[in-house]
Amino acid sequence: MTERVKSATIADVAARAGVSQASVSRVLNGKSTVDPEIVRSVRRAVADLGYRPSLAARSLVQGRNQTVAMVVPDLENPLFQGILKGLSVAAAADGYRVLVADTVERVDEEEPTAIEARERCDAIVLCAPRLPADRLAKLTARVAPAVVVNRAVDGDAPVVGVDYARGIRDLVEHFASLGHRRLLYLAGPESSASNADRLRGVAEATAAHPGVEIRVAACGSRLDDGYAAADLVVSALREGVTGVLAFNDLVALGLLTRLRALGVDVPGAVSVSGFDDVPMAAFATPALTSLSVPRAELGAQVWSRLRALIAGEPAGHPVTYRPRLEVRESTGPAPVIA
Amino acid sequence: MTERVKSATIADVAARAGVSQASVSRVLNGKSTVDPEIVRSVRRAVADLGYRPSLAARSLVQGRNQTVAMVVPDLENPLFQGILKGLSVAAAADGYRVLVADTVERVDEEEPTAIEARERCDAIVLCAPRLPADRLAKLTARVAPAVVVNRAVDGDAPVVGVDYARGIRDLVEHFASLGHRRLLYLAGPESSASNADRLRGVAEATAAHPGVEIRVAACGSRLDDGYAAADLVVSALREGVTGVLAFNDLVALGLLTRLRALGVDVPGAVSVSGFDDVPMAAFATPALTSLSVPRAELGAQVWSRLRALIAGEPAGHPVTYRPRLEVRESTGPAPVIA
DNA sequence: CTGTTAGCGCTTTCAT
DNA sequence: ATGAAAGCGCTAACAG
Repeated sequence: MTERVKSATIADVAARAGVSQASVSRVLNGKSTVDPEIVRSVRRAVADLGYRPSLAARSLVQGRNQTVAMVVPDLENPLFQGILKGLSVAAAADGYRVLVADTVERVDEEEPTAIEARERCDAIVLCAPRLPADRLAKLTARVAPAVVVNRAVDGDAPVVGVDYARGIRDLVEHFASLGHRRLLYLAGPESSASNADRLRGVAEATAAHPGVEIRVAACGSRLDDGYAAADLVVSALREGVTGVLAFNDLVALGLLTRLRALGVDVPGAVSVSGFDDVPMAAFATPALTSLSVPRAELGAQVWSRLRALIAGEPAGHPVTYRPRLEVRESTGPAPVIA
Repeated sequence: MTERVKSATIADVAARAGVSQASVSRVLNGKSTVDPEIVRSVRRAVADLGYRPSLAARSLVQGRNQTVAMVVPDLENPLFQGILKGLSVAAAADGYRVLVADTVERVDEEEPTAIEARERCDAIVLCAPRLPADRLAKLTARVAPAVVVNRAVDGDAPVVGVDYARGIRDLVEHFASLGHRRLLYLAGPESSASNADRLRGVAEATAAHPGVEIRVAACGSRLDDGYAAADLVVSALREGVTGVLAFNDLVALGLLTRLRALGVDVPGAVSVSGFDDVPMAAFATPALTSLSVPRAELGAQVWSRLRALIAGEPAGHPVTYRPRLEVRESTGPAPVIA
């Protein structure tokens, strides 16, 4: 039987070192100056006892616990994974850890989950692309300090995000320069904020390129959604569409798979682009033209905002990253219409 | 200026309800029976004050904080992501949250990171495929309660994992039944425990199938590793190899991409298999034969062990999941050797 | 069934 | 520069 030993407390250290708890605390926290003699004896006692301070006690008295939470609708989503990674690595460098909460795409869980998660932490980052704007605004106020990812929000929570509209405009520019005049946008989930942003981009691009028509069709965000959209794409070809902008890479990849099976040449018969630049994009056949989003960088940026907020400083302006266009083989000159 | 209000404490609630703190605590925790009259007044006071108990205080007195940690070498790895998702969802159902710590593939960070993370939590799950066995054994003892993912470990920490060796044997069986007699295993990272398991599977399969030869070549675990291995595969073909077992799906996918570019027919000239059954596997061309691993299920299983351990119960036997063979188009009959 | 009273382990005035 | 002592907000004995 292993003896369940109660671990050493600061009182034990103080006793062993023959000093007061206050001195131990000072040595451990490097606050104010302490007699070198005491410092040494405290360090020795700490080592001898294998003392480790209780974080719970420290949290109680300090009111913070060096932890931040991140709420996401789906941990399986590569974007959130990348942000989480960037965030957790950056936070770790400052002695912070991150707690994750997955709301499994259930919008109504987001508020209670965020509130509960926030109670365990010093700050929170919200990824809630589907939550109605007014509820999100209320929520961010409730759980402040908070930073919001990938969508605008009323109130003073800082936002870090991706300029999806800009990405789409750059993409349309690319298609237009290749001679495409009729495009199809395969839309993502209807309630998604980032899909709305892309649609705004579509509208702006249409305004900017009077000669280019951009149709929109409902699709989705996953491989099978893209796969299933192939028929729709094929019939669009007959109506003069020569380029397809998929909501994201997964959709584009699924579409590519099915088009290949159908014998539709890409980019010969139709050009296809994705969004996100997942690792697989470069390895698709043909290699997928996409918009690269600095996921880990976003996470790091989220941390820098969070840290500022926790320190009580202003969080700075909202940042949005402009996606970088990665031109690969899946987009080419528009075919000459028969 | 928003007034920084100190939030209500249990004392405030007690005062407002005209009862003792103990009664408030009882009502809130549903311990023992309390006069309905008191229950109502406490609930009212709680609601009026918008009171929320301090988790820090509760942690201090109870010695636990309803949080578990998960240490991973790389959050970007789909396997760990899946486990994390399964774990966090299962844990959430029991009121637990999970804290993640990414050691960014730095083996020497694993111990300090695990120890530090464990101090913030009630238990921990260790994914440390590269950590030497003896160090892992010491570590699990140090941070107990702990569960280990995907590798055996000395001591009494429960293990939940995947039976990689068995998967490889099933795969070889599949290749053999298709008439393949000379195979090539593209190995993963050298120090990885799961690669060692697969190698064991290779050895076992070799013993079980005297007519089948399995060569091993160093490769890696990523798309580009597979891509880079194509030349090696091509020359192996000349030596009579007709089937390639890739370390995982990413390697297989990368290989497929390059083979396609080289004009090597799959499965006509060579059959290729992956491992993990990532979503993309089914959408590759040709669709990739793979071994499916129940990632979320693993996470849920991890939680059930963790919960038992936290409750002071025995954790039960180690579990290993046998991967399920998903036969798709990338494996076919062995070509007749010229 | 309810209230009183100790702490949980640490930080932080406040004296000295 | 150091120590004594007062909490942080809560739960859990222990009385009543």
